[in-house]
Amino acid sequence: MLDIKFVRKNPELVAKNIENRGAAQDLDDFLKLEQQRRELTQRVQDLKTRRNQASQEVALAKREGRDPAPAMEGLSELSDKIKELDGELKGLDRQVHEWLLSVPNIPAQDVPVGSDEDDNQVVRTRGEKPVMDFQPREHWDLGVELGGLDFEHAAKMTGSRFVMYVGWGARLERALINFMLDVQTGEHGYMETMPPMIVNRDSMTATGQLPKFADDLFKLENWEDYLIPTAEVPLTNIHRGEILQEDQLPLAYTAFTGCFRSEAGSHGKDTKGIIRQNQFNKVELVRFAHPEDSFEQLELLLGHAEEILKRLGLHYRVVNLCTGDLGFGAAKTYDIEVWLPGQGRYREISSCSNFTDFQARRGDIRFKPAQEKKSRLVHTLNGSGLAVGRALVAIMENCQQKDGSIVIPEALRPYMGGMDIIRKQ
RNA sequence: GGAGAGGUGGCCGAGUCGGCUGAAGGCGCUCGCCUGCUAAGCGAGUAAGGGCUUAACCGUCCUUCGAGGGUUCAAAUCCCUCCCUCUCCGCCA
Repeated sequence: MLDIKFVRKNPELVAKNIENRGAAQDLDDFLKLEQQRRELTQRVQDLKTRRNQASQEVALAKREGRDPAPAMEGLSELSDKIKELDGELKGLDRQVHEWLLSVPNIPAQDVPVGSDEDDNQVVRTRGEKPVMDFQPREHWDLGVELGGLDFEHAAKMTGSRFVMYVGWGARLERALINFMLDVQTGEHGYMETMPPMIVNRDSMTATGQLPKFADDLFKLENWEDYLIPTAEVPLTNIHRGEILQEDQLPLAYTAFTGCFRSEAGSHGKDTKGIIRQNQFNKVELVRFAHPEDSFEQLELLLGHAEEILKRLGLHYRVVNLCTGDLGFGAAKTYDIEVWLPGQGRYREISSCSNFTDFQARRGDIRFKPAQEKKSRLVHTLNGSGLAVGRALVAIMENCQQKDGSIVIPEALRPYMGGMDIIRKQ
């Protein structure tokens, strides 16, 4: 959510941003509404001042044993008027707030301008594509043949876009989770958590999934709660409505959770394999940062995610998302794209974003500067560290051998009971 | 699911018959004083958000005592609904 004062002072910038982001809000209507709201606020406040003063006199008269009736003259009407205008004001407040909730964040200065993913800027490339003297196979092909991925039974018990990991598949998924958590907690200083995977409406609103993206979420029937699409939601909401101490920043949390996405609107995309599932596992990183250094914190966070890929020996590149590809609440986002030989292209395996004060304002997450009277909004950041299923895909496709076996990366072997190669089971 | 208790400021905790209670008292914290270290002691300050005003400080007004609604000139205090927490019993991973 943008600062209402910022919107008022920078109308042309906000209007341009709304247009660039393909949003549909009308700024002029909003500014009119906001003007009305401010005028009415002032009027109601004045009336309340009068009412409060009069009430004091009634109290005083009673205490001194005088007749309070004269002081009460006309107060009933005044109160009715206040009640009426208060109701009107509440309506305006709600409209103003709802408008603000549906406006995207302003991109950072160094975000490339562009319309879609083709305009994203490659920041760096790390590692090498594996050399293969054979036609690399896709992960679903290998996974099913080697017995680690079972789509048929998952489809029977649930439906499409679900998978059951079996044997080495399940073990490798678990190994990745433990490996990632160990690195992020042990070496990068994140506090490990296991948050709820069901959250309420306020939490979803704070991080920006609601109200605009309800279609992407699974909502529980007869409950006002939702399955989380990412642990970003519970983790960022840890400090919702709180005022932190300045010296607590930055705060860093990590969590392994399931993630649940309806994938509405992506019919026909990635229908094979486990790239796009309605349920997947992810180790998430969330940071609460001081506004002064949140962009340095983003680089740090990005490095924490990259480290996992480096240790797994996977080739990847980092891209700076352009304005057209940037998510709703993000001011700046780096995607990490891992090379998939089977598909012959790079695929997103992590997305690291600085939301500046966008989520903090929605969720009222602040800190108290040591030298100032007023509290300030923190900046929130998050990134995958990493998407576990996609890491599994990357390993399968990058470490496959001509005979169809898969060599397990060194870093994971301790987590695999010493196993170094996956063969048909 | 059954029975009961409660939700007040960073924390604990008062709030009488509704009316100078935005909220006593304590703890914590900040600043100052005192003390040859430490501890103790003394004094002052210490909720958040918003409006007006100011260069800023100050000042002033409005809102907020779990949420929403109602009664009233006036509600932390009375009434209704909801949410949450805790205790006991039952059931269960």
